[in-house]
Amino acid sequence: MRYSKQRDIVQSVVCSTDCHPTADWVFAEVKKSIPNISLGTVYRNLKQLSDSGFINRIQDGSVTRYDGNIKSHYHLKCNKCNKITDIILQKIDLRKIIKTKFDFELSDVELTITGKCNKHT
Amino acid sequence: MRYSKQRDIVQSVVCSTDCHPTADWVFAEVKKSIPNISLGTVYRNLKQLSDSGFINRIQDGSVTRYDGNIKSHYHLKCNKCNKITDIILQKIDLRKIIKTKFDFELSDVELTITGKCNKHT
DNA sequence: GTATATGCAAACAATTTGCACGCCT
DNA sequence: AGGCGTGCAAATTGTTTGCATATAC
Repeated sequence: MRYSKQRDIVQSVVCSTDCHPTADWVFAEVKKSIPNISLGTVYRNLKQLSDSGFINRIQDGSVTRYDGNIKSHYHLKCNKCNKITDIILQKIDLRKIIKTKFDFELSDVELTITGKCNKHT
Repeated sequence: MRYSKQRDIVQSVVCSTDCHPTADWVFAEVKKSIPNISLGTVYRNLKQLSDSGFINRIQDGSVTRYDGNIKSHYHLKCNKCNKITDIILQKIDLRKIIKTKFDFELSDVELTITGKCNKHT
């Protein structure tokens, strides 16, 4: 993967926020440094970066969001303010349970807990 | 919600398979009984049925799938054969943990475990 | 020099919606 | 009769892709 200014900035934008941005948000942000960057380029770079494991992709309903935090963690999604928060649960050894009980080789776990955060009643 | 033949059949199609169908698959299936049903109607009915809790909606990457099984359960998704299998894990009392640790009122949990089922090496 | 990356616009796929008409209740 | 449900097609939304040009190495 060859260096490009565009990819460099896409990556640093994703990695310097914890807002789990969409491609569109990243696009708007990168535009501040590279005004003539195109949305297609942002998508291409987000794909490459997540395929290579530099960032994570998470599915939020029908839209894809990106996450600079690549440590294993889960998400709380408040359906009032739509904020997504990272959480770390005590690591349950899912891998072993899933292997023994279902004979299934786990490679990825996506856990999203939806509900109401403490800002709402 | 008023009776309609279309909704009735959409519901029974979703509830009589465990293949976690997409809207398109349901459409093709319902067509066998109602040849001139439209895709829009299928979408509208899937939405109503899931909003009312008669069926579940699950997100599979960027496509939405539907599930006639409305009991609490999780999914194993094989990324070789793309099959989605229902599993029931020992109910960990997530609700309590999430409330105490994060002050967050859980209303829904979506857990998808991706990996390789025992048909592949 | 050559292959990869880019900008642009068109193509795509999944889903939603406006409208006139039809059918439950 | 009144209103919800339908078929149809067009519109939207999020994302991908083809192509000619630009850039890294």
